[in-house]
Amino acid sequence: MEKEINLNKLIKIQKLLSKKVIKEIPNDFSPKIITGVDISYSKKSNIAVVMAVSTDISGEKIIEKKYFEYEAKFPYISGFLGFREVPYFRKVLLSLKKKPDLILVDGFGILHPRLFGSAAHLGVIIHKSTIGIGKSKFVGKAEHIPDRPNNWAYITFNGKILGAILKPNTGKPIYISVGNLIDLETAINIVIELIKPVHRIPEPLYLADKLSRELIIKINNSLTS
DNA sequence: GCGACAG
DNA sequence: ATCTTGTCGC
Repeated sequence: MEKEINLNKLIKIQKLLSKKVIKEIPNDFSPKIITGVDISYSKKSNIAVVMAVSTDISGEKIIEKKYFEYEAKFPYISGFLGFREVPYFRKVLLSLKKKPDLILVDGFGILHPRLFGSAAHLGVIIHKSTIGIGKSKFVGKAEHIPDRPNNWAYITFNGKILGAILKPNTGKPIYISVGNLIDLETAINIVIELIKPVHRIPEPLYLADKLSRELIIKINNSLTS
């Protein structure tokens, strides 16, 4: 018998936990280790690979990486991505030998219908600084569309500034929002610093995305042939 | 009622 | 997100 998902219950949880988001940096904030987390999925087998890659503040030096495979249980439902991915982000982050000072998440922070995207969800659950990086439009309205590399504009949702749209060096814009324990200005500055000239997203996330995808391809190949 | 809808 | 070839654009 299939397990029922009660969205009303999950909405209550999101609204409750969203009140715990802290939109400022801690007093001793001085990030040295930045970790990107991402998950790739195999459609055929329902297998997923969660990857964490830590770099220095420049994004140029890889400090550590960890990953594991698992079977995805919770489905993708728009607006509820945190319930699908956060438990595995938490687990892979715990396996890191050197603890992250700041975590970049593939998904939104508080720029979310209930102010609780997956990056906010992760940050509140593990009490760490997180930034959400979205790669396509979700909610809110941009004051304008930035057209030059590293130009950005605020995004407003329900009358509040909740994020920013940034034009990277290459490709379509990305969307930045606070996850937890950081302010938007600091988040934007760090993201710009971490985007390498040839890539669209911050380097730790780019690496986590690429490495997890490579593992999924291997899994699919060994499953087909 | 209609359109939009992270990964 | 994944699947999937050739093809269009900078």
